[in-house]
Amino acid sequence: MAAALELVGKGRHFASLGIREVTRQAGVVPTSFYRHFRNMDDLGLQLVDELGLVLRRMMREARANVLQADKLIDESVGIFIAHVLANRSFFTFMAQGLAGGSRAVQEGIRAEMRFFVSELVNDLRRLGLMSHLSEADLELVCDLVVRTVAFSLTDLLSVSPDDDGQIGLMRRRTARFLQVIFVGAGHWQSDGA
Amino acid sequence: MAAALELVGKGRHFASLGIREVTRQAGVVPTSFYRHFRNMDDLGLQLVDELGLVLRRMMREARANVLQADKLIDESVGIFIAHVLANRSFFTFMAQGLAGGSRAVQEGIRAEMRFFVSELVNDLRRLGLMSHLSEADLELVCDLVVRTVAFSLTDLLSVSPDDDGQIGLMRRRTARFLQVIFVGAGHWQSDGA
DNA sequence: CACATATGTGTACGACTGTACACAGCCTGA
DNA sequence: TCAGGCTGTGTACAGTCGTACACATATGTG
Repeated sequence: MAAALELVGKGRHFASLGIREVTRQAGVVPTSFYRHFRNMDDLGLQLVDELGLVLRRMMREARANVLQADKLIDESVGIFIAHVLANRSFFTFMAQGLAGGSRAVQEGIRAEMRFFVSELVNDLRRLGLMSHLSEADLELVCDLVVRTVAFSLTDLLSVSPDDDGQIGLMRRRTARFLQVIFVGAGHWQSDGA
Repeated sequence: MAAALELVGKGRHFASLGIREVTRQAGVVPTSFYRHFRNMDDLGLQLVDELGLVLRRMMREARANVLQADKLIDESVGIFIAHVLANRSFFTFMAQGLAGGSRAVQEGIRAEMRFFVSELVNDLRRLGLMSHLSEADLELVCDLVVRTVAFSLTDLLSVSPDDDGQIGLMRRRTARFLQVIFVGAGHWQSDGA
């Protein structure tokens, strides 16, 4: 699994990886592959599971660091970007799987995102934010937030990891996206939307 | 190119296609491939160019049909969905390329999206909408709109093309996303955001 | 200790891959 | 009419692919 991630991190697309290629990168003979996975799709699914762990760690850190509501957006985006940079290959795999890969991998990643949305709903409720929104509307807004952040993945991954200038730019831009969304959510249902 | 699109439409990922596979689908001998393309990346780039045409046609239709501003969102989302359904493979290719594929294909698709954003900026200005926003802020909002619609591609493409129920659901959900964004944009800078 | 289980190795095979080369038919402009 | 450029064909080759099978080694449990 680590070997597959390394290849993905080197710019290869997961869908184009072969068993021999992965085992070669892992420094292991091809037939060893079958000791752990039935095929490449199976490997992909297990990567999705590990991706879930990465995302949960990120969520935990965000919850621990976001104390006051006014810095919520900037702090969260910062933590997100830090985790993306620290787990570049994992997030590259996620971005790839969102639109491509096997049906199962795609569904797995989508499920992780749904979970993320539901957690975000809970957190906002807990912080007493957006309390004027119905459950359904809050869920809608959180979904939009998660999508927006997820999409910024593709921007973030397309720049060199040490181009701090570009990264800072994206951090600010993503934060502004979220501000627009939250302003919209703040006025939702109260002004004829 | 049509053959490659067909394979993509059948669920294959573009990055995993080979020359022989594509020529086989095209009903042509492998060596014929080189008469038209230097390699698969080259084919991908030409597909991006054609994708640009598809997107422009869609824009033209949207401009022709969106007359009054109050139906702007619903009409536009409807036209978008109709074009996605009519050119499923093209949009699948686009979704795949957004996060994967060769660097060049990815950059090409991103460029198409930037173009789309700039056109949307012009259209909103022309319609006299969001005139309270600075140029930069309007561009920000339009970018967010385009991203949101683009992301809904992945949802849309993951359901069967004739599941009208699911598609209607996504149409409404995407429209609501845009409403939240536009409400946010409407109150931008005017209420301390 | 012995034994089962997990992991890795080596060899093998047939299928498929990208690509090179020489050749054949078609269309177009002079 | 004929020369030149496109496009497609056929053959060929070396390299890679997925996978099957028998075998080796380590690890932990009775």
